[in-house]
Amino acid sequence: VKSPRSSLWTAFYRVVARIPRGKVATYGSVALIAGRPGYARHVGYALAALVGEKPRGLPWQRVLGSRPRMKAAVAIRDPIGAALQRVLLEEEGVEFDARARVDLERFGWLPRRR
DNA sequence: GACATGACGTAAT
DNA sequence: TATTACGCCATGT
Repeated sequence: VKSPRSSLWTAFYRVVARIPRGKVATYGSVALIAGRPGYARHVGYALAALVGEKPRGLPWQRVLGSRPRMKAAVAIRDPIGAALQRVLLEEEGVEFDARARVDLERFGWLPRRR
């Protein structure tokens, strides 16, 4: 899987860049906020290119996969990246329950209108 | 154009 | 709750 670096990706990056510390969003919501409902897969596709890059670039670790009942969990396939994501989030205050899931009622990011 | 692939999401089983 | 089945859509072969 390579990198298109298209305007599609930059649209997602702009949304991810707005997620504040200690908060998380899901692929579906990022796509929606970016004005592209149905592009959840592509959000992940675009973020995969960021893992391992700039530690202080985009907060890629703040995007998780959706789970039923307002919960979210790490969706990265690569175990290394997945572990890194969890550590990074815990360092900024995000809590994972016993099943490695995050309660979106508490840590979910709701973009403010503008 | 057909087919496979992928940090996804929702519904059904 | 865990699996499976589909739907989704840009890319690459």
